[in-house]
Amino acid sequence: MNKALSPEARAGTTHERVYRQLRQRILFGGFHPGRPVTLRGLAEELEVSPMPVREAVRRLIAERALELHDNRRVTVPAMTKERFDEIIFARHVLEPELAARALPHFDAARIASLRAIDEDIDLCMSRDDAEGYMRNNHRFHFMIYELAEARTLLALVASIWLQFGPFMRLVYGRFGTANLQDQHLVALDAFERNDAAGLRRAIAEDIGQGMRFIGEEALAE
Amino acid sequence: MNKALSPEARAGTTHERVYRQLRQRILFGGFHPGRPVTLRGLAEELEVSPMPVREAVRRLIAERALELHDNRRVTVPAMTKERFDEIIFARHVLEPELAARALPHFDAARIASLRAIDEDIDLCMSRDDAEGYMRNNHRFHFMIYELAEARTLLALVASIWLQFGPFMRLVYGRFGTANLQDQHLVALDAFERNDAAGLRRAIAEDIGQGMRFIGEEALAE
DNA sequence: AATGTGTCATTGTGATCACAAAAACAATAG
DNA sequence: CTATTGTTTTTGTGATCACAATGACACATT
Repeated sequence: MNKALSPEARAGTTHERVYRQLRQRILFGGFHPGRPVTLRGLAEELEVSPMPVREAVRRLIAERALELHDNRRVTVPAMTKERFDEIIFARHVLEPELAARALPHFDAARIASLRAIDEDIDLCMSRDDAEGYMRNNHRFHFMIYELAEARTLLALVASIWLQFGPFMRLVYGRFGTANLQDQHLVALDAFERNDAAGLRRAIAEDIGQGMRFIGEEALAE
Repeated sequence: MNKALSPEARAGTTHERVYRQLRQRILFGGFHPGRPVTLRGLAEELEVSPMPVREAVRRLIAERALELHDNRRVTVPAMTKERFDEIIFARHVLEPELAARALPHFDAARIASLRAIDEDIDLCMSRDDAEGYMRNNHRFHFMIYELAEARTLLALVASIWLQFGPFMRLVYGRFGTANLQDQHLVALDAFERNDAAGLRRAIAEDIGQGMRFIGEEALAE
């Protein structure tokens, strides 16, 4: 099918390209939780052979972004209250730490671009653009976390985000994003004051508010 | 090669069986950090075709137990001081929580079998049996953590253990296990007193002591 | 109409082949 | 003996095929 991609330079291997595409779709709501995902179906859709899809899907299963059932069927896992509580806990203990570790690497320019992302977030919120909100929110958080220079912790957090991505999308699609509050401004202040403790609190508060909203709306126990 | 394993009952798929074997070897020191791991080599060694090995290795790479270099070569990652610090942090914030969540599910019988494991640990320590010590230490911790009924957090911790396993083995092989202290007795006490806060402290202390010993011996900065 | 049953299509798994890149090795020049 | 070049082998990647198991679907029976 795709033969002569020698001149196509360095896009890495095929399965890694497929992995990135699937990852985006999972993070920003391209898949519907519970609906089965088939190797041959994805292969046809992405115009590659089943082989690289197989490896990409296997990797996403290991990262708990997809779930392999006993039926050997692969789906985006459904969210439960228990799982959601675990995710909130993990976020609370890991993400403020990453932010604090990133703080020394921020200068005025980086704070400015962070602020620019936050303005995009506000725009998307006011327009009820759920996917845009999620993309920019992800950019905001991971621009910070990647600067922490902590690859092991970053991998844990990345896996967590993959797990609540599809669920968030569902919630925002149903209830809208217009009545979300922007908790990032407090964090931006902390960056400018070089205040590690304040930054920790701000990130924790951002997580708490966002997740509480989602949990209350969609996971009534 | 392996054809008629239909009567071999339910060992699951081949790649999962391979995965478990490789996982054990990684956890308890069957691989040497830095040395390359080849698909065909493992396939021949485990007497399966390269295909299931490929999937198992891909999964272990996703769990960060193995590392895929730009050369496309796969190795057990080497430990660095930075990585080790991240691992200690993650263990400190995740494992005491798992233990506390497991506490309500412990009755006298389970505490007794936990104590039995601890006695095995002491035995291995006095004999300088590094692999036995690691196997039983793993059993001790994960008997607790699995009872927490927190699959998401458990997966994070399991990934962490896969990452420092080979390194621990190296250290114990070089410096012995005889002068380790048994920190598990305090935890067992907390179990019997149903003392969640005390259990948290005991697990944290166990992590701190063990890891500090390793870090000081092998990762002099 | 509801339920059971047999048929057929689809799916994941494993095996094997082809190929290009990388590594290991051998031979040569300094 | 050291460094470098050329050759050979090994390796990961992707494609394709075979197969058993699962799911979907139409049909018959009550």
